[in-house]
Amino acid sequence: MNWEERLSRAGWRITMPRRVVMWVLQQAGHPLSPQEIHARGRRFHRSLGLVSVYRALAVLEQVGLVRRVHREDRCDGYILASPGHHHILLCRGCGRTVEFPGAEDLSGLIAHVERRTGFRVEDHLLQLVGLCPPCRGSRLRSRPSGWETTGQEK
Amino acid sequence: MNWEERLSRAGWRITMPRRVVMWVLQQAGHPLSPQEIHARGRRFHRSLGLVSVYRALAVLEQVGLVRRVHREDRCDGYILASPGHHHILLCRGCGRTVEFPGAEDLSGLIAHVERRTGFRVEDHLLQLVGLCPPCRGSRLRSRPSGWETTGQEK
DNA sequence: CTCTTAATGAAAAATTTTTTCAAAAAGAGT
DNA sequence: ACTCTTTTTGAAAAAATTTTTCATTAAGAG
Ligand SMILES: [Mn+2]
Ligand SMILES: [Mn+2]
Ligand SMILES: [Zn+2]
Ligand SMILES: [Zn+2]
Repeated sequence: MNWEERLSRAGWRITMPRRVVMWVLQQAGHPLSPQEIHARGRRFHRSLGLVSVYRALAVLEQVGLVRRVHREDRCDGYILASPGHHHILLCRGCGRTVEFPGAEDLSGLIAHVERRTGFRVEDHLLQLVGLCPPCRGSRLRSRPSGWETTGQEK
Repeated sequence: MNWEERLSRAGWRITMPRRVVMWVLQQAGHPLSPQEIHARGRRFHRSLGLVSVYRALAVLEQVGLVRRVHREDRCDGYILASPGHHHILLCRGCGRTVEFPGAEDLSGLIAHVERRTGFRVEDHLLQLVGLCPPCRGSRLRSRPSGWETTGQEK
């Protein structure tokens, strides 16, 4: 099921601004701010308004098609979201973003924390930051399925 | 070693705005935005400027005395930071925040991700969200949506 | 093709954060 | 305590970001 179908089934209309935002994020492969999305999007849709980018991002995020990226300085970056629960791995060299699953890898830690604090843990935010192979000076390796990459550009 | 000594050793001066920010965060026990810190801080330091709160937070965070909290909606909350590497556990009911160590609990996951992506992981952002014991008991009394900075006080 | 309603874009408003700069005050050295 | 140098402050202005408003457009069901 493609994103348009997902959007549609969730009760939203397929509109030009939403198409453009998805298209731009697809091309980029790394987090873009609303302003950046707007700038790039206008190349394809001249009259695109920044407001519509904000609104499109809100909808797309709610439907799970887009994910917000939290960084030390800014938290206004968005990337395309793979379906399902994933975490983000970010290269601090080139900005490339990789998503990976693995909620189960946290279950031990979560159980431990629940035991010691009495809290009931319901959700989590996990992001890893590091250097991708090219940025380390190493050569690229193949990526196993389940580990979709959002690609590199520029 | 107390926070004033730590600030001092890092080459910063102990000033009223910095004292006030530390004092306010200590009292609060849950994340406060710069505006909130400013409002509360003025009770003790009439002429405190919002600008100084921003500047104090920047310095205190850099020295590791204060930590920024990322949330779904806003990422401008600050809490006092325990010395060393900790993670944050946040109650989505009352806003109470607990810090916990445990970098070692992530080492397995990180090693796994490094192996499969070729990335070298250097840092991470981990936050857990859930319900604290008191809030688990009063689960049925749901709060009106739009509740501000989770607060036990008020 | 028609019709209803969601969605858009321009503009304005509201918020948040940063910059500027003269004045104040921290703290080191008398 | 007093002096001196440098950091820090607070007000104001500027910049940047996000939200609201509202008339107009267009998505998509029928
Ligand atoms: Mn997870
Ligand atoms: Mn950690
Ligand atoms: Zn954030
Ligand atoms: Zn890289």
